Amino acid sequence: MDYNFREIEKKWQQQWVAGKTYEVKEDPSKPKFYVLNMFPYPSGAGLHVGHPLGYIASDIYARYKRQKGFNVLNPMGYDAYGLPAEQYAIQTGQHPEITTFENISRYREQLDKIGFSFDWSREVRTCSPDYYHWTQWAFQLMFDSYYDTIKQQAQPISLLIDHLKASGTDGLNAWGSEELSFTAAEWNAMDVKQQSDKLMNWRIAFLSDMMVNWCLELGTVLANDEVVEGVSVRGGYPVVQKRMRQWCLRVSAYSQRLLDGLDTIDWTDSLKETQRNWIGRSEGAEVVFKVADSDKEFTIFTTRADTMFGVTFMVLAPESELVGELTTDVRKAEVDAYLEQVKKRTERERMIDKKVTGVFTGSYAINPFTGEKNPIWVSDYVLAGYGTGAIMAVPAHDSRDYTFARHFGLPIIPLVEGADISEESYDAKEGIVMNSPRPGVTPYIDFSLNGLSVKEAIAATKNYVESHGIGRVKVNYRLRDAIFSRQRYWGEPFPVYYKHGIPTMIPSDCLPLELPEVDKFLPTATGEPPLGNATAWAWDEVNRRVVDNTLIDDKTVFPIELNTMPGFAGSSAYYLRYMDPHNDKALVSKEADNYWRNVDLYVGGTEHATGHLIYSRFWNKFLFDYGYSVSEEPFQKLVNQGMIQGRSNFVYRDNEASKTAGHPVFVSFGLRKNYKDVTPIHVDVNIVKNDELDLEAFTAWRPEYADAEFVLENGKYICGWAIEKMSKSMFNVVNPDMIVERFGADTLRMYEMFLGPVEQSKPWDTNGIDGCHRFLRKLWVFIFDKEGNIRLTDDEPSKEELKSLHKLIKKVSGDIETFSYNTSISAFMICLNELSQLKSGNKQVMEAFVTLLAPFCPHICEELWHAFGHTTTVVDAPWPEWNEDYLKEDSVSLTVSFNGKARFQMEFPADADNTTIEKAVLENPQSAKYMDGKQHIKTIVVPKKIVNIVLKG
RNA sequence: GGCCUGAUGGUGGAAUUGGUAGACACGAGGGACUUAAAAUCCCUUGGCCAUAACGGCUGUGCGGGUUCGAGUCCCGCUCGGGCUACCA
Repeated sequence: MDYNFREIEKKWQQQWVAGKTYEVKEDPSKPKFYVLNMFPYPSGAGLHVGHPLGYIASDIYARYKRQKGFNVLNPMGYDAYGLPAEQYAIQTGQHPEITTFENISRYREQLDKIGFSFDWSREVRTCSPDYYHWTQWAFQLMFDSYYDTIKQQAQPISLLIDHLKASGTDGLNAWGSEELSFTAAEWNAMDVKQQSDKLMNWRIAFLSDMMVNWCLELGTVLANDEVVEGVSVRGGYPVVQKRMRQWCLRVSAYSQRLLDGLDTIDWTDSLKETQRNWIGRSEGAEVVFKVADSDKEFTIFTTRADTMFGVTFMVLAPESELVGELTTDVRKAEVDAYLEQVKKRTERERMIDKKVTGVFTGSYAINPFTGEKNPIWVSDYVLAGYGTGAIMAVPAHDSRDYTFARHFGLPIIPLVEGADISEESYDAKEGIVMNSPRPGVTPYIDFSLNGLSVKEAIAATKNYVESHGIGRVKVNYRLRDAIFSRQRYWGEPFPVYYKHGIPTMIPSDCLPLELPEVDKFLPTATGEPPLGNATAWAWDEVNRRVVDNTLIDDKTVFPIELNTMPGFAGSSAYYLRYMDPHNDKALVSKEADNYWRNVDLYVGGTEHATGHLIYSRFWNKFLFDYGYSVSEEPFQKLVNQGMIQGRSNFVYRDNEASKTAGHPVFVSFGLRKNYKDVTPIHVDVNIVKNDELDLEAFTAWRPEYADAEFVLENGKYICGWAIEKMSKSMFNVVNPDMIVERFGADTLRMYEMFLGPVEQSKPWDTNGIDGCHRFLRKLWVFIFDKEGNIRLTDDEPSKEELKSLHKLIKKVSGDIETFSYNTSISAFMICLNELSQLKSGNKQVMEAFVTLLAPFCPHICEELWHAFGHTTTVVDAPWPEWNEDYLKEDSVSLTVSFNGKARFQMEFPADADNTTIEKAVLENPQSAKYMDGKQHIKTIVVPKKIVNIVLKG
């Protein structure tokens, strides 16, 4: 009886569904373990062989944990909102929901064939109203919250309102967009609209006019992580800065907690480092500069407070409001022209040609340390969004200031002894400070930094600034608030309507607010987002429901928000929803949340480092502040699976010969150097085996190759190859369905893991898969004879068998914990070989073997497990423990050294003590060669196979 | 420019964390079985030299160093991959 994987896999997949094998419930009698994969966006292309890599790795871990006695939650779902479906809808008029659902069923079909232990009863889809109900709910909660900077947590906005009523902004501890100052009386005198506008300064979900990344081609704004190098991540279209009124989330308020939390979680250092850089904490000082001949003043932020004496000019960001205030009438025309010019340049253009530009405002700022008047310039190298949008320029010690100063001929004052600034600035925070103040200059203030180290000078200056009321110590974060509006159709609608221009929340008991139908998915003629095309998109306050737009009367019926939420909205709390996916009263019940707590193992790509993985942590911390999530960090351990690259094959067309012959002529890889005009052409990897081209399949592949001619080497056409991204255009896409069909899911699972470490990127090469498939066939014939009877004995296992088995248990148990699945699989192969050498198959040993293999190859193991007479599923077979007694080595190998030089090796029984070893070494004939009678032996026993014996004179 | 990674046979990758480098698998070559193919099994397989036979030299991107001993640790480079970028 052969190993019929098709039949076996189909049978058990059906049985697992019928027996609800993978459905889990909260069970307080068992420890929980929550395994999660980053849920996929179901794209139209379906899965290629690289996609399931992470799912297989986590599935193995989930199954292993289950066999170890844990109650394992291993859910799967879909991140269903996204641009491709919408773009497709724009082109074809096909509703994105239809495309999305089609893609989902295709994904599901492909996933099902691989034999995952997902609990599909918990599936979530971000585009389903039952699901986005809770996305909208969280948004409303954020709208009704502010961040208390003393308590370091979110609080109900009502507390803040009470404070404003009683004492205005005095003593207010709230993280705001800007520092506002008004009295209780002023607050109480404001009308509802004014109060609403003011509150936006503190709400965690807030409306703000801000500079946003606007992408014209996509017709929407984008978050910072969706823009790389000035172009959109999706599509690569140019992005420009534009001021727009947008919903935002006050992620910045959580900067410090997001930073601190990294120390409590088990992620790779590189990923933590990426997040730390993204959050970008920098400690510095804010210093107030007075404007000369004016009562105006402004604040700058610097991390180099020690360089106060080297300031020679000031620079404002073009977008800064200060520009208007500080520009003198004489300079106005020139400044305006400059601002106009800056506006025209896209972010991308600014990056490509880094030409130095700027303009003088006509005003001067008084340096509070030197009393000198420094000209105030405007330049686009200063960013409006960071710090205060204004800087003090110290050209000697900042490379950007240096370039600017050189370009405009501004003075440069060196402040560090021995620093050479003739060619470039000296940016290092090292050295001894000088010129602070400069010798011979009448002191403006009684303060000197000369002779201090730069680090001491920074501290001393901060101290001075704070104690003299010139400024204050300040921590700045690079992390910015997330722009939460998208001018798209296919996303969660905001549960907000506008009552006389005041954003008002739709009552929470009326949620979810469902996405309306539209006849066109493009922006409206007036440039409104696609939801502007909806005919029924107004809120009736009295009847508490969505009604037709024509009924808008601004008395009881009002327009609803036209933007939708971005992709990260739905993916930010989905791990909580999996805990209790069908709950229509809450995002997650207290019971479920308390049991499952957070994700123990999260598997996904590093590309989400500064997007999803920041937003989720923020979202979870926010919910944690209200007790809706019981863990401050959502993902305890994170494993980043590497990409699977494609291995492309090439044929080489001899252009000259092709021209002469009138049909294509291809030369084999090894001969291509002999021809001068040869073009490599991608060829479908599925018609190439071990780099040898299947000529028949090739001529049938493309009509233009039907009459192709080949120049062969050794009777074969050999293809060249290269490692590239797996993509259709390179003809190197390998479909998992095809692999499952030819080799079975167990072989696919095994081979994907055998390719190399999970975290590492590696190329896919279908040719190597035979080794894994052979292993499973060998296992099969080791257990069954030709008639299909088990040919194992029931005897007590031999010492050798036990040693082999326990070596395997130890190796696999350790490897799974560290995700070293590739070496585990080698260990299985070695063990099976050893057992085959021993001839007699032993049932007891093979049962344990199958138990260990089950997480990797569940189908064949389930079949074997039942063949051994078990009636329960192998999924619950207890994980075996190893016994060190079986593993003891008989002998140890020692390297013997005389006078510090290694001389020879000796074998000893494993339990030999030092005395025995010394004696044996002395008596060894080889030792005599190195001894002159005066020397003695010192033994150093190390807990290794190899022991040093050093002989000293 | 900054941060993070990595570099080991023809290929994917091992190496108990300082202890016999190249496990395991693919590919390749040779052989057995077979009418033939497939499948299966056996041998060889880093390089160079040697061979009837034992064996020898060399070798983990490059150059130094520490050590009885370095793929592994330290210093200095070269090249590749990823992320990020006027963040004051």
